Amino acid sequence: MSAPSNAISIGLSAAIVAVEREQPSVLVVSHEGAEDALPFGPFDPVHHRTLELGLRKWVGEQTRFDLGYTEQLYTFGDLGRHRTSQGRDPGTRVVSVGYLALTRQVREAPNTQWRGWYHYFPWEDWRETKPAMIDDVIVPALRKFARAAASPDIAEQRRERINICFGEGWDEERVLERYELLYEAGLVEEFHRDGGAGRDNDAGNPRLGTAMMFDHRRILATAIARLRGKLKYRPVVFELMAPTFTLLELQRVVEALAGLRLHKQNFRRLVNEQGLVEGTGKFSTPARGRPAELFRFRREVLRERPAPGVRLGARRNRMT
Amino acid sequence: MSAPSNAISIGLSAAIVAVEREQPSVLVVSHEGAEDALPFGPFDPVHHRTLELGLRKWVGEQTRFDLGYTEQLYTFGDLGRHRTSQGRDPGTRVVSVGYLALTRQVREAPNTQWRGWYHYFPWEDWRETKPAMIDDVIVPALRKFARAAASPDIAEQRRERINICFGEGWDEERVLERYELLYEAGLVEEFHRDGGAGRDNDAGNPRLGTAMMFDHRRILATAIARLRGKLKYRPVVFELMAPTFTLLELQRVVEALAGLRLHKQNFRRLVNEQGLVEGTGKFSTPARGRPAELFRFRREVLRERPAPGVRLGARRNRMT
DNA sequence: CAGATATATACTCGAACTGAGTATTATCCC
DNA sequence: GGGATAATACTCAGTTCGAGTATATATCTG
Repeated sequence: MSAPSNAISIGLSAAIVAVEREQPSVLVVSHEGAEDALPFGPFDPVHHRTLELGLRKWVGEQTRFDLGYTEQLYTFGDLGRHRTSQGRDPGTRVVSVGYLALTRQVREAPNTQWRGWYHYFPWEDWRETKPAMIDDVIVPALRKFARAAASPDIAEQRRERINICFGEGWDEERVLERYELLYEAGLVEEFHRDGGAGRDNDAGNPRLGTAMMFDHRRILATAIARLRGKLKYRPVVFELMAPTFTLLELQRVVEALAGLRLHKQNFRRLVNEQGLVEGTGKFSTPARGRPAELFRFRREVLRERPAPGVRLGARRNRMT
Repeated sequence: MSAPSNAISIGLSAAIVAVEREQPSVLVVSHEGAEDALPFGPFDPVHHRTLELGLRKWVGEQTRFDLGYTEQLYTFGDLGRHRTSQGRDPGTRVVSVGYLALTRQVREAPNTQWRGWYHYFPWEDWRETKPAMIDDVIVPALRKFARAAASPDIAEQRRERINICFGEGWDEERVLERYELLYEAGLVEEFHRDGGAGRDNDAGNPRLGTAMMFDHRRILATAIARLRGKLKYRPVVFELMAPTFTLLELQRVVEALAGLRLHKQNFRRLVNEQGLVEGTGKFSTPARGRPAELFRFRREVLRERPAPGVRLGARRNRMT
């Protein structure tokens, strides 16, 4: 065991998000035998004037990508959560600053690929139905985790968290909260890899979703949560859209991100009345059905309304 | 000039907030001749398991304060924004992680004092009237800043930002955006101290509000913005209230934080119907007027409603 | 070309929420 | 008891929201 060092390194990671064929996707770097990773690199205080500039440089080198919209998410510094399937923590302590970036391009560079984010969070996609794994696997395993608590007090707290995260009334924004609960309960691979076994959860647990390197899945969870929240009060979806689009295409992208179905008629009423889009007079040429008008984003709303966004309306599964 | 070092230090700073006699206040550390500072200290990777634990330790030592509710705000790493009125940047690059903490205690330790946050942001308090300095000083100075732009394009962008920040329709959450605009325009002391003079803004500008050490006023701006936003969808105000309180006391605290006046009858309807509070059956004994019932926070709402918070209703100045 | 199918778009309706106000009640002070 | 002050109850109209019906315009099938 090496002596603890007091050196610090700052890791910059980006969850770069695009939506392709109704799948919200992240750009991951994959090497043979290793877990998927977000594009990342260390912050270099000599050459990087700001954290964000450092991030842009790293991402550019690793993925030949020119970041557009970016937003800082969170800074994680937890000891022991910066490992890989290969081995231990690096000698110096890594503090990890996560970013969210949005893009419409889906080019791939060597060693990078786009992957649907629901690979990593299969329980977060409620567009078709409530994912069966929640009732079949997650809730029972979490209940077991609650029962295994050291005291009745802690057990009760755990039950409360389970209820908030997976109980009645799905709050699509609690992505990070849910991931952290699953982590603590030993239901994701990272927990065991990080050396968490042997607390009050055994090794026979299911491992949900696809694991990622370091704390990258935690960063991705933060990214999804932030994006799902921001959607409702800032017009960020349009960063993910082509210059013109039909209202249904827009709706599908919002639904993909939120992991929910929306009421079609109300959705168009909303975006229209909020002045988020304007018609172009041109029309799509669909394989079937009536052609839809092509719309574009009205940049002016940023000036007009205080907090324009795509408020999520209903949450039905079948639309008429 | 010393050679640039590639060492990094992580600074942890906390904006600790309480509300005392209708003034939202922050705990600042002040030494003779130096600017006010937030409690802060470097992150020690050997002894601190997480960033937040490091923060708690520093704050505890400097202010004898035991932090309750805390929340990470943002991580700043900009070169040149970590200076004091005394001198230059330290040799190693400082990356600054800001936190927000809420408390009801207003004890003071040696060298610390509570100070109303509107000392630092006098343009943010609209409770009585729109602060006169906005029309008298800020907007004219910002217009001058826009005119001084190097190109018509940049001038237009600046005018747009001015309009969003200080124009029609006050959005009380844009605290950071406004501070950053004033910084760039050279209207706060920190800009000049950080060496920003000589761009396209002269030294004859007014210096608005009280300056703080390093980037602490920026962190405080972030804290206010976050708190004003969070207020509306999470019951965080109650961290700042005594165990029991009248509805008017609660309203005054919300108003103090938001910097706005609210409609009294609607405010009580809101908190009641949202199930945020419950009556205790006891009553206040006011100097004048009818006694008010004392209420307490209903912790259960956290389980019941998905996003309970004190939505800000109206924005009138006179109440009936 | 008729009818089925698929999609876009317009419109309706009631419930809930919001902003703004009036009315009534309880207490203190003189 | 009357005025001042504040708490609390209630009203009302405008808006938003969820949900649904109706109609228009395409393609496909035969």
